[in-house]
Amino acid sequence: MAPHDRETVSLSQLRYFVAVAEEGNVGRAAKRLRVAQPPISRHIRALEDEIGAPLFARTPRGMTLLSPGRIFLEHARGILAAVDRAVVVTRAENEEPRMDPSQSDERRQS
Amino acid sequence: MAPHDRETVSLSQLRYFVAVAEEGNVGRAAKRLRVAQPPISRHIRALEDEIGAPLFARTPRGMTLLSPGRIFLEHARGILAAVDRAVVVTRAENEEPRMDPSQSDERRQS
DNA sequence: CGGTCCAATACCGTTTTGATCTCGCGCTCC
DNA sequence: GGAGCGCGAGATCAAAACGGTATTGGACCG
Repeated sequence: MAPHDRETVSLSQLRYFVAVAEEGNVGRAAKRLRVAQPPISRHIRALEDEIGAPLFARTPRGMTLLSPGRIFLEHARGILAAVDRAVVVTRAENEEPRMDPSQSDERRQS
Repeated sequence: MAPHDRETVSLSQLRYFVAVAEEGNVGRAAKRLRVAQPPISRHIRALEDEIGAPLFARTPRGMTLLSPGRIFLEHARGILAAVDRAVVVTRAENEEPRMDPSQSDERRQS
């Protein structure tokens, strides 16, 4: 086996990334997400390290997406949407089971 | 604004969940993921709480997927795959940019 | 130049996470 | 039917991750 355990992208990193991409600057993204600015800066950098590609160009006016960043943005949005969808759909399945005859005696909850 | 901040599904929770679903029991999932058993039990329970639906039935032989769990499993796999894909594609874009004429002067890195 | 706006760094307290140990439960085999 | 096994869950502690405040340094504006 190989000693490569990396791959630590987290969902909050994706949320931070999307916010920064949309706001064009870290400070505003921070305000929007109601967190402080430094944690976001750190997560963006960590994300870039994990991916191995720069996502933003740091300009004196803020952050502008680079080409890899634009690609990643599409994916990030899709992933975050998929997570929300997964939760909603699963919750719905619990409240309104489709009655597969082969699996009928399942408990439901509040 | 409201002080209700929940909705914290994490990617590790998804990985744990998929492993347990596939192995049919927490112990083997733990071994496969190279972590201890209790953390996985906790994350599964946390996941069920966050979603608001039971995902497994606890039997004396292990964990068997309930109907919501089966639904969630499909989504979880898709999400994890999407994350991997996002990273790979973005990395590739960095190494081999597609030269959009409107955005050409971007730096690449190691 | 002095002030503003920006991201990045340093440092610290809190929260979260994982590992170890233990218990309770059901099944199985003598 | 009692001993042993395999399973998940709870409690407790140590380590790592995370966010917040304070501060720095650079670029632009007046």
